[in-house]
Parts: sequence; structure tokens; C-alpha cells
Amino acid sequence: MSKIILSDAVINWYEKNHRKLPWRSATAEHYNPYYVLVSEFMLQQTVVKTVIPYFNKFVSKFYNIFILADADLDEVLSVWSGLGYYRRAKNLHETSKIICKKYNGIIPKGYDDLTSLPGIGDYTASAIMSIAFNYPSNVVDGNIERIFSRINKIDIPINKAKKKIRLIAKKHVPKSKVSFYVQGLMDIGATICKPKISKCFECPLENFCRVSNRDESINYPIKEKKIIKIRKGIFYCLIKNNNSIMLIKNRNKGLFANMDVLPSFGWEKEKYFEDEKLKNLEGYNLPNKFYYAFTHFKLEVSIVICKNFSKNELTGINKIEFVKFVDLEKKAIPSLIKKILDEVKKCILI
DNA sequence: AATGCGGGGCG
DNA sequence: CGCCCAGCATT
Repeated sequence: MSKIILSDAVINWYEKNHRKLPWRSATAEHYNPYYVLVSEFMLQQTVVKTVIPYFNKFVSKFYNIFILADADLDEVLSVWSGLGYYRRAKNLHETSKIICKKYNGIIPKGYDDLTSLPGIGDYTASAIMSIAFNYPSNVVDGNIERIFSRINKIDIPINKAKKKIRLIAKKHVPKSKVSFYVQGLMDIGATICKPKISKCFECPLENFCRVSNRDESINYPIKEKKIIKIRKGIFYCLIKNNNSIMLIKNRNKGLFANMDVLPSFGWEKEKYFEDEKLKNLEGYNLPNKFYYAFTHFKLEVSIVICKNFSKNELTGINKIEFVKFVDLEKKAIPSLIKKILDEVKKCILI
């Protein structure tokens, strides 16, 4: 009797237990590569549950790669609004245009072709090749890193162990059913071998694992923690006719690139306007401050409202636009700004 | 090799 | 409240 190998255990598990997701098909042979492309961009550093509604909205509006390539960036960003990491939206849009122009709309299957596209790195290229085209590439994401760091009980911090884990993962890649294999590993990582609580008792890989119990597995992979600093920002809501508010088109780099935002200062290096001009505006502070957490810093948000604001008090390099409150949902607004706008709407209605 | 880049959900 | 997530690009 031959011993079952890890990849077979994963594939067997996948065929019975995999999650039903909108970019997946019943058979590995019938994957829609465009769906895989879109989903992989959205899934970069973002959990499946968050992505699903955005994916459905995205592909119902941009239902193939040609429609996407022909769309305006602002349109793409407005569908992406709330999902975060907005550079991904621009990169996906750019990538779709290149694929239409250079590859006649056919998503390339080669690693070098894929990684040459904006927003596609080692992981995404490998994932597209394996998931959409069933090619045996070495796909290693956060889930798979976690699984192998537990299976092999890797006792060095994860940022220094990545190379070693890649080598381990590579040895397990099967020759067939790679699509089911990599997605199976990710599903196991997301539903069983989870970061905090792992359900080792129902794990198909228990026999392969050196830390197969919950108390030990929670310590892997080993991570070093970083210090989060606090910044303070003042955001200006400039209201006209009691029904519209001034938004500005953000710069095309850095935080909230190309998004529609409120003028603000105090928390970023780049300035929208001269601080003095904002400070001289007649307005009133909302009494309640709140905190908003980014990955690398925490922001204390203060809000100033200026009513009957006339635009010529401010001049800046950014494109200025007054948007009616009822039209805000069509704009490409990040969640932080949406939260501020919600506070302001409450005050204006009272 | 380290850092910037969102947002939500969960323990 | 801290941690984490189907990573990539830049420095």
C-alpha cells in the first residue's frame, strides 16, 4: 500500500469541500481567464469575503476585457471605491489595455509575459497560470506560506523564511490538477489552517503536519510586530447651496491615488493647497474627532465645515469639482472620506 | 531588504 | 484594540 502524497490529499479535499466562488467554474478546464485575472487583482492582500460583492459588480459592468479596456479610469475607480489599494484598479485597467492591444484580448499564459504587465508580480502570474490554465507553477501566497510554515514547523521569522518556504512548496506541486491543488491549499488556509484559530481536527493535512494542534499552530508563522504611529489631519467640507460639496481629484501617486477626496492638511507630505489658505476659511469644527486605522499609521480625523463657500478663495493644482450629495455614490471616494461625509450629512440634516 | 499602500472582520 | 489578509512597486 503506497502512502498518499500531500498534493493528492489537497486535491481530494478540494473536490469535496471547496468554496463556491463567483470566479470559479465546476471544472478546471472551463475557467474564464478574465474572471481569474480580475479576481486575482482584487484578492491581493484582501480576503475573499470582502472581494465577492466587488467582483460581482465589476464583471457585471465590465463583462469582458474589451469593455474594461475601453472604460474610463474614473469609472473603474468608482466601482473599486471602498475596496482599497487603489493602485490595483489603475494597474488592472492598464493591464487590460495592454492585453487588448498587444495580445488581441487573449490573456497570456507565459510567466514573463504576465509579469511584464503592471500589477502582476510573481504570485499573480503563477496564480493565473495555475488556476486559469492548469499549469504547474509554484504559487505561494499568504495562506500557503502559513500552511507550510506549520507543516514544517519553520522556527525563523516569516520575512526571512520566505525563500525556504518557496522551496518546500515547490516540491509538492503536482503535475496534474494544479488548479484544484493551489485553490485547495488556499481554501484550507482560509477555512481550516487559519491565522488565529486552526481547526486541526478536520484538516486533511494533519498527517503531514508537525504542529497539528491549535495551541502550537497559532504561533506560526513567526512574525515580528511593528510600531504604529499616530498622525492628525483636518478635513474641509466646503458646501455650496446646501446641496453640494467640493471634492478634489487626488494626485496620481501614493495614498488614495487618482481618487476623489476632500481637501485636508496636517497628515501627508503632499499638500493640496497652502495650509494658510485652508486655515483662513470661515467654518466651524465638528466637535467629535474619530480615529481611522491604516496599515502603517493611525489617523486622528478632525472635520471643518464651511457653508456658502465660494471657490475663488482657494486655488490649487488639483482638479476641483462640486458634487451634489445625491451624486456622491457615483464618485471614486475612499472609505475614509465616505465616513467623513456621513458625519457631515448627519450635521447638515439636523 | 524595507517601506508604502485600504479596509473590514475577527478574537 | 491588535492582527491579518489569493502582493506589488518603489527605493
